[in-house]
Amino acid sequence: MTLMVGDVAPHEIRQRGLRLTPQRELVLAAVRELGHSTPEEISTHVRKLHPGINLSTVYRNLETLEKAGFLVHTHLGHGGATFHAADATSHLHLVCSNCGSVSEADLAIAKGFVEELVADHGFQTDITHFAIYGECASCAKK
Amino acid sequence: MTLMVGDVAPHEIRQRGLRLTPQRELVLAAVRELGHSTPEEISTHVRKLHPGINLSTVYRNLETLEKAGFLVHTHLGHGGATFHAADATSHLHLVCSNCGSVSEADLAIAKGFVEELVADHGFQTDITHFAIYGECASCAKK
DNA sequence: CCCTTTCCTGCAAGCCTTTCGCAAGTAGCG
DNA sequence: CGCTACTTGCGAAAGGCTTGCAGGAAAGGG
Repeated sequence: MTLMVGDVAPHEIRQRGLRLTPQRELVLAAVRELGHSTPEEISTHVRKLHPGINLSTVYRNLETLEKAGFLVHTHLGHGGATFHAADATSHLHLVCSNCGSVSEADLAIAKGFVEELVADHGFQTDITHFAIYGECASCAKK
Repeated sequence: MTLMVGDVAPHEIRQRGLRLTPQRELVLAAVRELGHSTPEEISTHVRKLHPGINLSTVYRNLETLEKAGFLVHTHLGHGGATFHAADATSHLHLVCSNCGSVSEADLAIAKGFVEELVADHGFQTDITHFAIYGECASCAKK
């Protein structure tokens, strides 16, 4: 099977000890293209190019690609995880409890907080893993 | 049906416009007693006193009690929510990605961070709603 | 104290997301 | 070209939560 998959360089997958399959390339390309996205969205996107790909294959590749360091997942809401490329600038996710919108904030804003957690609790924080929950500016206005 | 349910004052439920049922009292009492707990744990605990209570009744009461302001829920891990009493001192949850332990941190530690989010993004944060994720002191040591 | 209304409960079915076992397929390597 | 181990597709299933429905009971008025 041969498929064009845009901007995923085949060797970068092999370099990390993974086999290069069209499905794997497509999943990685989809996440890079979509930014934050759920497994369902990724599957839908991938199926446009390759209708036969199975949902469980998407899940398995997300897991594999995450272990290999290509992807990370974050919890933005009450449901499942969302994935994005590991090399994207990492950032905080601000999720509005009212309208559900997701905005991003610079990691630097949490620097002091993260340092305090280390100092006081010895806790090495990955502040990006769970969303920050609250009410966004436009909802707070009303 | 009449059941002793310990320290839940019947009128506090009625005062907020809810009917007082044994199931509802038991759910509220269970959450107060257990502290952080999942619907499943709450159900198990409640069934010790009242074996006939249905899981869906637990879910419905958790929802109702949360709307009425008795409870709040938080996301501690990759799965479902955990509930605790709304009048418990609110605190941050530090979840270890390695060992899964949950520790608590004072809300004051996040004060500066929360203020920055308001100042820079107009975002009113509920920092307690999602856990803070990272590696705990004892796991980091190894 | 009884009646009526509205809310609540138990039960069973169902939905959704994620995982698993298995047999067939294929990437990578010699 | 042929082997071996890793991957895929498929169907089934697990886990967690929600919903429809019919019967039951808490409140409140008579």
